Amino acid sequence: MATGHTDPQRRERILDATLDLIAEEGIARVSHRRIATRAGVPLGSMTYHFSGMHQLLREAFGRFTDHIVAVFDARLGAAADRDQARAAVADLVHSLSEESRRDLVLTQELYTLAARQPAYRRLTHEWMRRSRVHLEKHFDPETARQLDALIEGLTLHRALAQEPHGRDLTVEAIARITTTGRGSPGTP
Amino acid sequence: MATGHTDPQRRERILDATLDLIAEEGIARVSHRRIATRAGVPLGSMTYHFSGMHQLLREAFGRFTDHIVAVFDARLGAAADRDQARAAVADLVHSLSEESRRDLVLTQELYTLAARQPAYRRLTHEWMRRSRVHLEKHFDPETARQLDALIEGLTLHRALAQEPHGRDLTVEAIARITTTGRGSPGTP
DNA sequence: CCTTCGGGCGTACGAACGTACACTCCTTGT
DNA sequence: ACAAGGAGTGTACGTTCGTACGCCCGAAGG
Repeated sequence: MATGHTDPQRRERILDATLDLIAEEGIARVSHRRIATRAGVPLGSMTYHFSGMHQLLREAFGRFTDHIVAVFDARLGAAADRDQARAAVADLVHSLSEESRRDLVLTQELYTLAARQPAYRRLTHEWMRRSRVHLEKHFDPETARQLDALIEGLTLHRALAQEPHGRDLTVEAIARITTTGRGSPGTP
Repeated sequence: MATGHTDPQRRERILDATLDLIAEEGIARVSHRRIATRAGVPLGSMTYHFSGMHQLLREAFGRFTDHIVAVFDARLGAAADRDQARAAVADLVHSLSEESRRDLVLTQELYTLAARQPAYRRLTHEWMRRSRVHLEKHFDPETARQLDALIEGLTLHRALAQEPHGRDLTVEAIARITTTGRGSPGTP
């Protein structure tokens, strides 16, 4: 009895369009209608696929963190030793702050929501946890935590600064944070 | 010719109410009507005092950066030597990330706008410039820049983390960034 | 072939929005 | 005492919003 002609891509397209719209115009200018137009779906699809604006946003940002965590995994997971990890971190900072404006903007929008609503904070927790797991393969837990925060700060300041700092400053900062003086644990 | 009965506090109250509303509900839920209600002024006052929503927001965030820069000035300006500066930085990180939720949220909202619109980026430039001026009284320019970024990252991660890190971790990170090994410039 | 049925859509409704602008009323100059 | 003019406001207009829901139509079962 008519179980057939469903279009599973529809839902995905709506979520992608939502993120694109947020990235370009900001959460304040997001609406069902605008998303529908951008995704090329009828307005009715909005309430059909999602129970409301809130659920739609949460799911869209869930997708986004999946993507960004995958980026972290790819970059940091490939590092074989401590020096490669340091280089990977520097790459991460510079690619986030100059190449992909979209990811940067979406990250900020997510942090803004997370600063106010615990539901979104859960997404950032998972993100932080995952990146710490990677960093802890090469550095002790305390250092990993400090380095994680440093990545955040360097990326943001580089993206917003009038004259963004060069790669050498990024590398130097990473070196300082990861050089404990009293040595550090070996790679597991 | 009736130059008299103007109420200069009205304008200020509107700006304050705007920031309060943004902090509590987010930019997406800000409207002339809601601000007017919160400030206890008639709707007509909105378009009388401000030419539009955009001008109002820009002015409100201008006020906010004035406030936050004053906080930085007070904390960092009081530091007499390098060690006091380090302690002041640690205080700053912890007070922003736990005491004043309002400032944290507003900062995020501003960064989100700045990431997309140059008009708001000008406000963040001035903020960064001022804090660097203070830091450069105690550290060389490169270190000041790294430290500034570190403050940002530590504050944000501490505010969003499931289990916020302790003060000792903050202090340790600051020490690592500000300990160059090869000494550093004397206080001017 | 015809009936049935549910995935998916067009449309309509009430609420809220930004903004303009005619108006009121108080202060001030004469 | 009166005229005048500008500060400040109430209201109305056109638009856009989120959401609900009755309807359509193609596929599956008989």
